[in-house]
Amino acid sequence: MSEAANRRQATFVSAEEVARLAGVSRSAVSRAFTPGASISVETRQRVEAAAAQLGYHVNHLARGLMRHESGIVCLVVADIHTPYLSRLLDYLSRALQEAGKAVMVLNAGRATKNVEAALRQTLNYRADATIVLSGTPYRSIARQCLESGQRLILINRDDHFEQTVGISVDHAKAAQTAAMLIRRGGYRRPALVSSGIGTPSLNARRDHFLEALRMADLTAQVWEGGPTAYQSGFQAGTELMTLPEPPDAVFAVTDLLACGVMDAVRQRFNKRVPDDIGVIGFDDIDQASWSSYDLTTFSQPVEAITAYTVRMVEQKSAEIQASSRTFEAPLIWRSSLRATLP
Amino acid sequence: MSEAANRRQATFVSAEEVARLAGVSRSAVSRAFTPGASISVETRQRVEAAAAQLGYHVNHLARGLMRHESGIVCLVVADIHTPYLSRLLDYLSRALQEAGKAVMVLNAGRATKNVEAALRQTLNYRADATIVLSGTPYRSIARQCLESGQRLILINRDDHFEQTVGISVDHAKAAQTAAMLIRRGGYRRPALVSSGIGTPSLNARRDHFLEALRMADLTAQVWEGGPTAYQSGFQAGTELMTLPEPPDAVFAVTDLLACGVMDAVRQRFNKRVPDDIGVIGFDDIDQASWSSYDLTTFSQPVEAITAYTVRMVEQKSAEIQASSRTFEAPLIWRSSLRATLP
DNA sequence: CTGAAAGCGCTTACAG
DNA sequence: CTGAAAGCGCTTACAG
Repeated sequence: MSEAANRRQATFVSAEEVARLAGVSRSAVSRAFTPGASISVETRQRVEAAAAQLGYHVNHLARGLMRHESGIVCLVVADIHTPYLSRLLDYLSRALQEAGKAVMVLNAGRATKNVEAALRQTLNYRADATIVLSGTPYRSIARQCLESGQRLILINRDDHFEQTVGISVDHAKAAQTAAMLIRRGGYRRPALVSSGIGTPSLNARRDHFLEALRMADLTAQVWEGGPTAYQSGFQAGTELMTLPEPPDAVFAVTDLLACGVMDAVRQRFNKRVPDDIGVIGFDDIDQASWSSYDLTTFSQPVEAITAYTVRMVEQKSAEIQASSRTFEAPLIWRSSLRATLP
Repeated sequence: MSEAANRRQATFVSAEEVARLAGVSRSAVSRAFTPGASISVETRQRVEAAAAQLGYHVNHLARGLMRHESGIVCLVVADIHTPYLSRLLDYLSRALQEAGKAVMVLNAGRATKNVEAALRQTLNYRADATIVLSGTPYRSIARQCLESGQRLILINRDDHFEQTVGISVDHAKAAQTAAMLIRRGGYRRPALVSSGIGTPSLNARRDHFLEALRMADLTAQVWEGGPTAYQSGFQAGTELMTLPEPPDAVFAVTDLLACGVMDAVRQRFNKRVPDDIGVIGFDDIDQASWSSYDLTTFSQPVEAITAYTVRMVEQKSAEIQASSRTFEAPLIWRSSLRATLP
């Protein structure tokens, strides 16, 4: 730290000061920090030395203003503490950083109103792209994002906007597989457990599951309620088991729900999994592989989603166009479901 | 959307254009969006109408440049997908937003090198404050943050920097309580389980636990290894139980480790908790209350930490000074530990 | 209460 | 390769 820096106290040093110390123009300083700019090795080194001495850091606010590119990517998300979303957030934020972006997180909740406020902030900071993981934006504000040249990427939202990139998971196929596996395991009285939230993803899993069962002349008991959490699953398990005809297999639309179901069924009703009752989940959260659960489930294609998202963020704004891409959620076979007839 | 907005395509509207449409000066537009600025109700309304019509959003990049306050708060964090950190991130991001801040997440890992890159970005975006949840910053870069007038808040880092706000948890008290409870439950052969990561927090819990035991003339077996995860706990449980003198009580420095220990001990060695072996954890993650575990543990004071952090972020830069604050982690009594002698 | 003007810290044609 | 100048989109004294 130079004397000068110490005297300045609580202030950032500017390119101007660096230029003075290095004995060059402001332009030269700028070029020294712009990859590919035409500058001689010698002046670049002089600038770098002066910058290091003064503790100079390019002001990205000003740079963004000139370049019309802030370098910021916004993530609109709710329920960050949830296993699946926190994993997605982890992957996404790391990958975006590696691509040179700064990631801003907007903890928005699902309420459309909050999502709108989040998108507004996205516009305020001139984000290069915004990625919506939860909630559904108003059409009007979404359009403003697009018209401002912002890339808009919706993950598992199932709403279609023009010029928007949609990324989703093949819920239909997974749900059909779940139905098939339950039949193949010789289970006779399937049930579906979901939360009362009804996001597009959860509803798709439910509907395709019930439909697949119907094709095989089976009907399922449906339990829906509460938030998408362990406790709801526990309650579901408890209530289903006290029915006159309790189910012998459960497709829980989320692993968190599945864990709750398993615990209720085993601990309160002394049933064995998978013999008395089979359970299958969705997400493949860490806990699904814990030996207390060892849950058969479908794995969220987090890596594929992340890689594709980064590609979309990096595309030139001229190339922006509506697209939608679906990734498969592969089955993870574990022990919570009987494989064949008993 | 006005015709004009449609024609502009992929460009943000500026205060200039709003001023023209509203028939006022640029200054008036600025005042309309500055709480407390002196402006008549009438012109404010005219401006607001014009802004809405054009889809205007104040450019926070430019505003930050003038105000010398970006409104951005950075969170430097690793292992976002982990239950405790994702919860802290959830609380912190929400509270900071409610305080009017934009939160930037820097997924840094623990490596000092990465932390340095993260802090550099923090400076690039002229963040008002940066909060370090993981890893330890170099002194030099930390000083640059402070000298630039940035507030620097370290949570559970235990390193002391001048002018830095330190927030930590009373690990000593919790660890002593753990030792005391194990003795009171009549356990004779305690063990300590930790990861091989050795963060200041984990080490503090370990050292104070061992120290408290030593005061009571007890020694503990120590198992340390792997990342701070379920699998490490499972391995610890497995290896400890195959010892010639296996422990009858375990203080796992983290709930994730504790869950792993419990599963290994019960499923692979058919031991009962808490009768054959008592387990106590730390963090009170969601899974600790799941009925498969029902883990006695200490609750991370996430709300208190969050509230205090926001207060520190909001303090005037003139008031910045070193401080450190410790919050207690209250015991959550559940069933994984015997309460009294058998 | 209001507008003209200066300035925040950068980048980028434009000449040389 | 280099510098002087214009300009990005705002805010804030300064007069009126």
